[in-house]
Amino acid sequence: MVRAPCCEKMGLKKGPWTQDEDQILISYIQKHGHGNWRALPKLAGLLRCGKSCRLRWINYLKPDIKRGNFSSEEEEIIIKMHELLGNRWSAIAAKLPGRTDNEIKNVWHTHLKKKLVNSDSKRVVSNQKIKRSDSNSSTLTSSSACTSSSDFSSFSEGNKNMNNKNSMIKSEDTESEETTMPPIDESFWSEATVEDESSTMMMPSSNSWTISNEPQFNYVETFQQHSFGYNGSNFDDGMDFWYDIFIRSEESIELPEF
DNA sequence: AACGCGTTCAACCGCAGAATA
DNA sequence: TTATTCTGCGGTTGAACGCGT
Repeated sequence: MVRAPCCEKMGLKKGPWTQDEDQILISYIQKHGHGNWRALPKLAGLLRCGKSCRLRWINYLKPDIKRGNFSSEEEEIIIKMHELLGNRWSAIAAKLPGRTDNEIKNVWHTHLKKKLVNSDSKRVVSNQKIKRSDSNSSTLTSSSACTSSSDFSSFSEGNKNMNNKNSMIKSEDTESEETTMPPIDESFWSEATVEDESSTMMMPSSNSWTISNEPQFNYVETFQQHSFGYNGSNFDDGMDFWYDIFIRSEESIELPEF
């Protein structure tokens, strides 16, 4: 099926919205609700396509939209949720009332990504110093899982669609170190839902993992371990669960000794 | 003042999945 | 069951802006 491009019809306006257009859209939706977005512009008397109206409303005109700079708490949440979910902006936005996916996406690309790159590059330098002074770190592939933001993003990208369903997550920019993950049981990818309150956490035995031991990335380790072992829950079903773990309870999680 | 360059962010595009006929 | 339409999402674009020279 091939659909005609959204604004192919001649005469439909594109580009920035004027105050008048905003006002028309607001008052129409306040009176009638948005209903069918495609029909809305015609009914409201706007020379816009429905898609454009919807976007304008959702990202800018909706009364509960929060404008202004992001607080450090919000940024922290975005960073952690992005580690967890990758570029699933709408899922991240769901955790930040009043913020839109578009806004979060913009903030990520303009501020937070750079922020992480900067802090990671500092961290890499300090890790190198530590390694030189610690010859016993060898068996654990420290720094491999997530020592840079690019590692974070590759990890997250993998999570996004879980395209690489099997076994190996590999850091690309480390020279000789790698992180291996245990094979994932196919049942993990099933559409199963949490059946009842008694669903339990199944922790993998710690010796089956080769994983970073860097404290600053404990939450990533925890995610990997818990997510692959959370009995009976698919990824989205567990969202609130993970949110609680990462955002609220991070400090209280005990990781196994490696 | 003028220019070039980098950054920001609103808006667009195309796709995929859900809903409906 | 199939075809079509609608909605939501993530990636990308480009105008506006700020800053340095």
